[in-house]
This record gives sequence, structure tokens and C-alpha cells, in this order.
Amino acid sequence: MNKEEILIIDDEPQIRKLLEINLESNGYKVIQSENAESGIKTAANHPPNLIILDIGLPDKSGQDVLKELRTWYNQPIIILSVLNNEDEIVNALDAGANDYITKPFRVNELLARIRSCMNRNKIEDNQTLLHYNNIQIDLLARIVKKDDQIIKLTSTEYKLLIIFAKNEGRVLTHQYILKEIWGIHYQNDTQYLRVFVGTLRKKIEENPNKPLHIITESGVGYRFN
Amino acid sequence: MNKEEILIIDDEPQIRKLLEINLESNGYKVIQSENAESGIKTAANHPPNLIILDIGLPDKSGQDVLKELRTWYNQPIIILSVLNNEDEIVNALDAGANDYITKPFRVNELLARIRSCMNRNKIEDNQTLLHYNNIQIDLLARIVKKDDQIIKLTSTEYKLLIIFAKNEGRVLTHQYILKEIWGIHYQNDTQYLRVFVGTLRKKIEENPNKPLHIITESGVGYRFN
DNA sequence: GTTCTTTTTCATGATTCCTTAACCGAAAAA
DNA sequence: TTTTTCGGTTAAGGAATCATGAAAAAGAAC
Repeated sequence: MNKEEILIIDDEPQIRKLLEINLESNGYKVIQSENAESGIKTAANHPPNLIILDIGLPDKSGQDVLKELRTWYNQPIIILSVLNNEDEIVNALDAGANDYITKPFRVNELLARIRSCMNRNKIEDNQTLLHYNNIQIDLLARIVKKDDQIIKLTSTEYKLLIIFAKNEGRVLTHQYILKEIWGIHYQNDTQYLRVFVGTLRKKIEENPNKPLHIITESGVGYRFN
Repeated sequence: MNKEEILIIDDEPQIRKLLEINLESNGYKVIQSENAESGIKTAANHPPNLIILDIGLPDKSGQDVLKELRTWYNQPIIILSVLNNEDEIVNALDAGANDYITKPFRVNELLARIRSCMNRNKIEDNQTLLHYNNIQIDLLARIVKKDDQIIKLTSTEYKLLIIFAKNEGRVLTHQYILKEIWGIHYQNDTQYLRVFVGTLRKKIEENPNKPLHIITESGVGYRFN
């Protein structure tokens, strides 16, 4: 269980404690700094997944800390502040803060805003990559490569390959494959399959006469290796 | 002039007017709806770049509207509300709102939060400048260059290019692209796409007959290199 | 309102893909 | 050996998809 890490930069120990308790009980790992200098250093040494930054630090202007962080830190930064001042808020947001919350704050709202920031970052890189020897399939991108070269498959060829790949090593009957691709009414059109297995073999096999990936199981169907 | 579009869904005319004046003077194009039903319809027929949603609409619960929008709308949604109620805020943020602002709000803060939401995508990738071979895209300035020469794209062409660029190397289905640009009701108007891909190719490809950037994946969609 | 730009719609030809049928060869059966 | 069966290959329509120019409609700018 890889916990997401949140760095708190705040000089008030009570606030840090309050946040620590609440964040940890919500499954985050909490790191703390009590001033700007050590906060920046900590973030640089070990970049957290999110930073909560008090804008009223003793040793440095919060806006400056924010700008400094944003020169290299791309993940969410949430500003905490006692100042409910419009200019301050506008400046912070334009300097790259993801949110600005005024003290005293409500804990659940803060937690929700943290979730909101973090989820937004999570682009689904379900890099669903399959590979079998020299064949690579990127399901998300809908791209098939042979020896790192993109090969062009028609819609039907691609569907066929996906069915094979998802059932690697298993014997698939003609009927099953036909039903999956063309529908229930085509279960007996075995000739379709022969044609498409043929074209697919030409594209993905080194030697289509001696196929290594798409193996014929005589009288039954095909098997993919 | 390629303005970014903001849809306001709010039943109070004064609020809409206030927002309209301020947003338009800041270079946004404003579209308005006075209730949930027409708001959802408008968004579906012509997806804006951002939605400002009043959560206290007469005809439908704001939370429901939010959830409904989020089933297909991926761009920022900012909630406006008279309720400064923690549960309400938490629910809205968890349902996918990007920010939650209580009325009465301060205009400049709202503008800053809008900028923050919109820039987030661009800054997240840490790149406001994309380039692919001889094509350069400046996301912030909304400028596209080919061989260092600015090329003029219409609003739709630009949107199309951005979708392609953000999904470089990935096959995008017709349906997906149509949904993103024209809205969920246009998923079968493939002909639109053909026309716009055509004009876009004329502008960015060296040889539009043999496109290198926008590749046709017959029967499926397009892929950008 | 007028003009210009952009989007939508339509028509046409080109291209790609699917379907179908004919043919071939190998293996099994007669 | 001959016949039959099964899988593989190929190629010719035909259907579906794609590209493109141009007209019509809608929208924006003046």
C-alpha cells in the first residue's frame, strides 16, 4: 500500500498536529516543516504528492515560497492562510496554487479539496500493454507493433487479435470466435475466419506458412501463443 | 478570435449579468442557461471549456446536475452556492467539481479560480508549448505555428488539433472526437470530422494527400503523430 | 443591415475493407 | 490409387468508409 505523501509547511504546531491526525487517519503519509527554508529543502529532497503551504511563514513571504516551488514542482499546492484578502488570493492562484483556504478551515472540506486536487492529476494511464515475443499490443492506444514497428490492422483483424491475445494459450473454437466478432448468426461461416486468420498471420508472423503465434488446432479452432 | 467559452447555469438574472460583464471583459465568451434542463442540453450540444454551476436551481438538485454532467463532461466545473455547508461542499467536490465558491463571491477571486482551473491541464503537463516535428502549439496563447509561421485555425480546427495533440500516438475513435467537440448528440456525424480533418490537414500537413501527422485509421478513427 | 468568416450540408469520386467463391494442397478415408 | 475433407490462399465484386470541392446556412464583425 503506497501511501500518498503530503508535505505541510506551517509554523503553528497546533495546525500541523491537527492536519497530521486527520490526514494520517485518511490514509496519507504526512511530512512536516515549520518554516519556508526547511520546507523547500524537504520538498526538493523528496518531492511529495501534494503540499499544504501556510502563506504566513516567519522567515519568508509565502508568495515567494510558492513561486520558488513552482519553478520545478508540478504537483498540487494548497494554500492555507489567515488572510481573507482578495488580492492575496488572486496572486496565489495566479502564481500556481491549486486552491486557497482560509483559517479557520473545516477539516472535511480541506480533505475533499485535497482529494479533488489529487484525483485531477491522476490521468488514467492504464497502460494496458500486452506483449508476446515480438508482438506488442497497446489496448488503450489501439496500436499493435511487431519488432517495434507499428503494423496496420483493419478493424476486424484487430478484434480477432485481441480475442486471441486475451485467451493466450487457450484453444478457441471457430464458433466461439465467429460469435464474438460477427455475432451469433455467423457461427458457421468458418470461411470468414480462414480468410482473416490468413491476413493476420501475414501481418504478425515471421513466416506465415509456419505460424508461431496463431496455431491451427485441426478440427477445433485456433490457439494463440 | 478563438475565445474560450464558459457556460453559466444560474437562475438569478443579476448573477448571470454580473458574470457576463466580468467574464466577457476578460476575454471569455459567455453562454447562459437559467435552469438545469436547458443548461445540460446546452452543454451537450456545444461543450464549453468551463461550466459555472449554481447548485441551487429551481428545477433540479444541483448535485444531480453535477453528477449528470460528469458522466461525459471532462472539463472544469465550478460550483456557485449560497450554502456554506460543509457536507454540501464535500459532496460537490467528491462528485467532480473543481471548485466550490459561496455567494456572495468576490469577482476577482472567481476570475483567478477560473484561470487556475483552466491552466491546470496545461501546467500539469508542465508544457504550454507542444511541438511535433515542424508543428508548434502554444496552449496559453492559443497559437499554432508551422515552420515558425503562424497558421490561422478556426475555433473548431483548433479544438480538433488540441485533442489530437493531447493524445499523440493514440487512436481516437470518431465517436470520442465528436463527443468532445460537438457534444454527445453528434456521435454519429462522422462527416463533420472528415470535413474538418480535411481542412486541418491542408493547414498543417506538407502534403495533405499523404498526411504524416493525422493518420486515418479506417473504420475506427484517426491517430496523431 | 451588410459583409466576411465559419460551420453545416450535399454530391461525387477514390479508397479501403468485407464478403464470397473458386482453387490448391495435404492429410485422412475409402 | 482415388476420393473426400479440411484448412489455406487468392482475387473479384460490392459495400462501407473516406476525401474533397462547393453550395447553403448560420454566425460574427463591422
